[in-house]
Amino acid sequence: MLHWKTDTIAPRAPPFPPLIHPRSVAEVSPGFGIVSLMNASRDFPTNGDIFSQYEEVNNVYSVVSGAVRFSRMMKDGRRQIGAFYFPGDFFGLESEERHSFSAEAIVNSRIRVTKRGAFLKTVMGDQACAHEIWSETAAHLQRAQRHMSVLGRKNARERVAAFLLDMDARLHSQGSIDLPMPRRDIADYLGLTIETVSRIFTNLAKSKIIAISDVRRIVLCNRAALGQLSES
Amino acid sequence: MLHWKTDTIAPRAPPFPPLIHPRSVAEVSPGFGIVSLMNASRDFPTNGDIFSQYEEVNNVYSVVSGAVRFSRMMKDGRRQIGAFYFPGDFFGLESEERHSFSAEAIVNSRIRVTKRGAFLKTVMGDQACAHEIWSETAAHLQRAQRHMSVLGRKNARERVAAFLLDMDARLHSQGSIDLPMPRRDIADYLGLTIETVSRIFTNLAKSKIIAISDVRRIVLCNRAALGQLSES
DNA sequence: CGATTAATTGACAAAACTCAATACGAGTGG
DNA sequence: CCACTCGTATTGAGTTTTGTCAATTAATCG
Repeated sequence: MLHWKTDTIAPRAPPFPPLIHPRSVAEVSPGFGIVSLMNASRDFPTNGDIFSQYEEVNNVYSVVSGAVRFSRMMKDGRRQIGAFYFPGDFFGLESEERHSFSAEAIVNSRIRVTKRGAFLKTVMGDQACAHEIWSETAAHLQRAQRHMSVLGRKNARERVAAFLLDMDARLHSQGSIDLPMPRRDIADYLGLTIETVSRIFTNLAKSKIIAISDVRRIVLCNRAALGQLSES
Repeated sequence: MLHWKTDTIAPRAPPFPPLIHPRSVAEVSPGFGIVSLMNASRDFPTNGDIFSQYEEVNNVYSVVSGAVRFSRMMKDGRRQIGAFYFPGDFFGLESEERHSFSAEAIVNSRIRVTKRGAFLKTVMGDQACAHEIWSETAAHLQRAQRHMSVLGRKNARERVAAFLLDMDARLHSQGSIDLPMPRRDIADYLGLTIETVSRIFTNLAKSKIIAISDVRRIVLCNRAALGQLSES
């Protein structure tokens, strides 16, 4: 029984107990000073819209608990997920006037929300904060660029391997990874179909590289093999 | 006869006449204040390394003339090009200590180079500059995220269409696009093989959507059709 | 418990890749 | 100026990978 499966629609109900990792609130408002400027927080239900494509950029966000997908839809319904955000991650700050991606809660999530204007003004006034916000954006950029290599040049097995290792690192898993997202999200993140993702999962399990203890709970049995696969 | 084909090996020879677009030097040092802080410039020959993957981040760069590819190589030789940079573009400023991509001149190019440390200190001290540098990074991020949709969710024809429209816009082409890069670079940017890129070019030409007046010179005959194809 | 959604599995089709051959273009030397 | 070479691009034939469609199983939730 994966806890966050239990509460699906209850709006604004504090997730109980949600994706909160064993780190202090100070760490969740990540080591930095910037997030402490963001004091209003809101709860979003599973699949709740945080902002959507084409909407005006009004706020900046930071994940307190839960998980967020950052995605873009094509006219014919094809969807690309550009990133996943987890507790401590900061998102939604863009230089353009309108969002080019939308953000949705994957599970019940608590999100800190701050007015963009006030945030930018405050942040840019302070040299350390300005550097920090830039550096955060640069890190997002680097992550995006790395993901381009996955999408452009890796086969299905390598993509899934890279995904699992990334989730393992980012979700602070102990022993097993509790994936908050459904197969469709994984597929849309990796540029594959759900069927292919599913087949690769089964295939990796057959090769004893992973074990699927629950559909959403994965154990990495052979990290070396995964590393080999995802090697860039 | 595409001019930049004529000078291939002469190192540090000023390109004559290279990819310089009809805008003033002030514009090339883009409207902003930041680039004016970068006053040393260097000429790189075709295929010259500007910096490479795993190298320390020492400088920041801006293209004066020519064209640059920003790429990452996998152990087995597969390569992903993350971006192309053209006159006025700013690149190489990263938050990490080491580059995760390398940058090479595609044709003889003149590049402004500035020490990273000095640059960051100066820039972060000034509020307007700090905002500008952040906003530039955010724009790169947005471009990368958009490209992820291309790599993850578009078929070969759609990728090439999107590429041509992008080059058309960025190279300030009048009538026809002079592509500075070979087919291999296009393939590695779009996550395809050179054969597929070549076939799609021929195919688009047969459909009268483009005309290939020279291997590297493309005329867009039907932008509407290209837009339709690349629509996201 | 039954309805509904999510995930898996299989058979087949399609898109893109691989390998190989050929054509083209630019530069070189006779 | 022409033949020759070398790198780049195109084209074709056949294979591979992944996608599509359909059926089945599993999980979730009222």
